[in-house]
Amino acid sequence: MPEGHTIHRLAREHGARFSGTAVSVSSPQGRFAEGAALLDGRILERTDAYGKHLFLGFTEQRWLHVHLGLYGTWTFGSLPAPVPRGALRCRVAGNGSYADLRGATACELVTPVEKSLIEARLGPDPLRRRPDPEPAWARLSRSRTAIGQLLMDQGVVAGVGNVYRAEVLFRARLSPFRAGQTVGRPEFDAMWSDLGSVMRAGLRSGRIVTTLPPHRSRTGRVRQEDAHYVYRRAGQPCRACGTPVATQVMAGRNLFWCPSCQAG
DNA sequence: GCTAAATGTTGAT
DNA sequence: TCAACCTTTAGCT
Repeated sequence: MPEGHTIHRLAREHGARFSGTAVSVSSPQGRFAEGAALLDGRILERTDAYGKHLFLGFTEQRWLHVHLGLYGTWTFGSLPAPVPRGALRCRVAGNGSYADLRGATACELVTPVEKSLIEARLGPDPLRRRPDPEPAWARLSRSRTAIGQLLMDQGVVAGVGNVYRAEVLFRARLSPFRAGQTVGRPEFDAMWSDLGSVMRAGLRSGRIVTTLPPHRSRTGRVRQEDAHYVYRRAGQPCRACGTPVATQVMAGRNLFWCPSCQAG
C-alpha cells in the first residue's frame, strides 16, 4: 500500500535481494512481455526511489519504471517461486529470491533521459538524501489552492499520499482548506520537518503510525486502530479534543480532519 | 458469495 | 469532474 515510504522500502528490498546479480525477468500475464524479454538475464545494478516512483537499474542503462498506483503490490519470496497465478505483470528472479508485481499502474522500460523527465515533474521528496524544500515552499507560498490539495500534488511534494496528507495537517493543527499562500514560513518549515520525521518513521517500520513521536514508532506496538489521528476516523472523536472527525472529498480523495483542532 | 472501498494517476469529457 | 486501470480486503449476505 503505497505512499512514498513504501516505495523507498521496495527500492531497498530489491537492492538487497538482487543487486549485482543476473536476474530472470518475465511477464506471465503478458502485458510487460516485450520489456521483460529485454531485461531478462541482465544484472540489476542499482535501485532508486523518487516519490512514489520505483526504478530498477539494469545493465546498459535500462531502467524499469514501476508505479504501483492505488493497489499495485510487490510480493517477495525465496526460490523456487510458485507457479504464476492470475495477473502477474512481472516476475524478477535470481540469487535465491523472486519478486512478483501485480496491479501496477505503470510497469515500463525507460531510458535515463525518460527517468530524469519523470523526476523533473516531481517536487522534493522528503525521503531522498538531502531534499531541498525551497521548490515546495515556492509553489505553496504563491498558491491560492488549498493546502490539503497542494499536499496531494506530486509536483509540490513527492511521496505524500492521502494518509500523510491528513495526518501531517492534523499534527500541524492546520486547516486543510487554508490557501497555500496564507501559510507562513515558520508553519511551513515545521510541517516540512514533521513530514520528514513521520515519513522516515514509516520507512523504518513499514507502516504509517503518526500518533507517537516518530522516533518511538515501532512495528506492532501500536494497534492499527490507534495508528492515526484522523485518517479514516470519520465520526469518531478527535483524540485531542473529542470533536467528531469530519470528512469530505478533496483532490478526488476522502479527506479527514478535526473541525475544531484544525479550524480556520 | 457479493459489493464497495482502498495509502494513485492518467486521459477523456 | 469522472471513468478507467486492475487487485485485495473489509463488511455484508
